[in-house]
Amino acid sequence: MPEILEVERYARLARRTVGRTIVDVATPDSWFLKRGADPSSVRAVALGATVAGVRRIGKLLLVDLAGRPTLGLRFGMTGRLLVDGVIGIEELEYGSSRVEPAWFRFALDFAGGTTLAIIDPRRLGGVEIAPDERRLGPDAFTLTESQLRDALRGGRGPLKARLLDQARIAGLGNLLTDETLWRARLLPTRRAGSLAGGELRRLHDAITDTLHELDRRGGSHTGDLQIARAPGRGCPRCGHPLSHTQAGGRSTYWCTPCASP
DNA sequence: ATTGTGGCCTGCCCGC
DNA sequence: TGCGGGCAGGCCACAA
Repeated sequence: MPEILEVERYARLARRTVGRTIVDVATPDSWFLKRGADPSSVRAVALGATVAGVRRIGKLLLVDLAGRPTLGLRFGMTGRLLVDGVIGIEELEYGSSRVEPAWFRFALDFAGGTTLAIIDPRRLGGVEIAPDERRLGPDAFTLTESQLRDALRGGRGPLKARLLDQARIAGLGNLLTDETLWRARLLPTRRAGSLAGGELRRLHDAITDTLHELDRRGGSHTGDLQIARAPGRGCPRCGHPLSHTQAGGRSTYWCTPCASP
């Protein structure tokens, strides 16, 4: 699913639209417009506007328009970006690789006939006007150890829940979180605020290493642990059967022996 | 403020 | 061969 690595690719792809002027807006699914936005308000914001820049914070893609409010694009679990006929991510874990016309939820048409569109079968993504960027924590890609310490400080809930909290750290999703914790040899159920200095450093290293390595491999679904998420497979490190439970309603895998001190 | 839970959405996979 | 149930998770509303 689109986590920070996939949305970063979407952002790189979307940057080719910088400087273009929007001549039409397609909102075939008004349910896809969030936080009070509707077809007419989105049209009013975007029509005639020029794309001034494309940014990304966590999983939120921001399209800055010259002299207008920013458009915020979210991709949920199965959303894909299509720019000038190029798909940002060909294969999406849990998503379909097909491009059905019925799955087009939003599109910007530019002068000259080019297009930026969101395809989302399950409609879990969305578009909003001027999203509140302060609701997101520091971006996981550039997260410092000090920022990680702040994000975990005082947390009495499970470590995994804190890492998934976009207001604390922006960008980590379910797969990246499991992979990161497995690499750091930390239990997902640890109290977030209970990490010792060495553990904090290990976790920070794991976040950084995981993001860069999986980015090179091709996405958030290419982790070592993800490959082992199958019946009969054991921990890729020690071979022990993986533990599995629902944490916060999310499927969670870990290796108990590896995470034990 | 923090933490936990339920629900939304629907394509896909599995077992019958 | 068709059918139905369960699963997947990012995000938000809501409750305690």
